[in-house]
Amino acid sequence: MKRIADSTVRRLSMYLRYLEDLDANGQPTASSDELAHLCGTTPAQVRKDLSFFGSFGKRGLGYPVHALTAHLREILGLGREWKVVIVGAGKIGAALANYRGFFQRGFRVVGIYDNSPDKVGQRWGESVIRDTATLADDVRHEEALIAVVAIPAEDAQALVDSLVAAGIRAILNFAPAKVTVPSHVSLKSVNMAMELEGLSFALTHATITGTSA
Amino acid sequence: MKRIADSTVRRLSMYLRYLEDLDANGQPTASSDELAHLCGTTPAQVRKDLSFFGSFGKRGLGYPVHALTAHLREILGLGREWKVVIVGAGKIGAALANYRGFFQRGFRVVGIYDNSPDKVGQRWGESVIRDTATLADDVRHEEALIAVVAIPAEDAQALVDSLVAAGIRAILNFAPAKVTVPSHVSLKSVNMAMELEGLSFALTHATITGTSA
DNA sequence: ATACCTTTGTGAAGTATTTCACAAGCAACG
DNA sequence: CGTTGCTTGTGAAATACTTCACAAAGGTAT
Repeated sequence: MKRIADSTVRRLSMYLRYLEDLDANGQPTASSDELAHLCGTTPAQVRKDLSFFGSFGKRGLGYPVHALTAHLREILGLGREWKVVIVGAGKIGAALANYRGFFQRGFRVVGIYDNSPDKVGQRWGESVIRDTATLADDVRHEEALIAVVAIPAEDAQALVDSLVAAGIRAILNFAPAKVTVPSHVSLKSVNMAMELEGLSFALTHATITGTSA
Repeated sequence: MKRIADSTVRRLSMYLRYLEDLDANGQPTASSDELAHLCGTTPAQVRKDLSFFGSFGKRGLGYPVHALTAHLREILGLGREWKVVIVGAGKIGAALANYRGFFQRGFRVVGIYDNSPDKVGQRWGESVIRDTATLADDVRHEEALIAVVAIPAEDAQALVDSLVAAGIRAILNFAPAKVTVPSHVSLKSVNMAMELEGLSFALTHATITGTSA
């Protein structure tokens, strides 16, 4: 089986979002052309992306919206519940804990952690912030597989190491630090400073760079 | 002049981060090999990335840390101050407003906006949250060029349109919605749900996907 | 049943990006 | 001042990703 590019997975995620809208509106089918327009890509790209995983469309008609939605959910692994721990009860942790979109897509937050005594014990919605000291045990016990890390850069690597030791399999890192994980663990990092620097570069070299999505 | 890939710019940003550390430690030079290890890429990649912009190293020695740091700042457009407005005084807006990293790199927040009467007038650090109604005028008057948008998805496109009309040149969008801008405006979107779905995919197809940085 | 219109699925072609590999340059040392 | 050891800068090769273009269906109308 061929390797799937990261950019492809991103687009699948986007297709899913728009297909859900179309489905909610009761639209029965959508062509690659329509999806491409919605997602800002090309029809050929849409077809190629989907064809990696099967033959979902009907020639002359397009793709059946409802069925394709279900297929994409399955492909993206959203057909099950993923237990997620959030580490770091700062502003970003709070933004994520509040975000309803996660829950709707099968990501269930099973714990929020912080190491500040001020925060531990505070109530956030349905959760109570727990002490980071208990994190590793909880991860093992709950069998949580995904962690969101939103703590200061200097603590990030040590924390990630302990998460990995506790059996975490995927990490979404918001700490502005490079962290490394063994190859059986997936890692994505979001670094806001880096994004802004990308914009600064684009503004500075306005004639060189094109527009990005 | 050749087009610079988005991925290249990202790496430049990363090189800069590590070079600053090395510089702070007083290390005089760094080889492409050392930088590559720090940044999780390859020496050839480092050399090719830098060589787009000039010939900064000395053969046999490596790159002069301090001078290269300055060059990269210049290349990324960080040699000047960029005025930034933050729209949306929710958790993400707060996280960004607090983030010292921005200020250090020449991004100055000149205003934080929200349309909720509860929030308008609140004091956040040195700023007072202003009403979104005054945003366009302020952008024009301050000549702010960069906006960070962290508001609900359904309001995003309309707000972005008004920012563009007011003269904004670059937008960092955290709203989980697709927004479009004219080609003279740069746009980057960060979508947390999409990132998590990428992890879900990787976990589900563990054997197909490699590790991402 | 046939002709016609539409849209998929997919090799092949085209671009873009990364990696290789090596000549050329610089420093240090005897 | 030549030799040695190291590291850059860069064409060329390899790989990855996107776009093209068209045969093969599916539907509809007559």
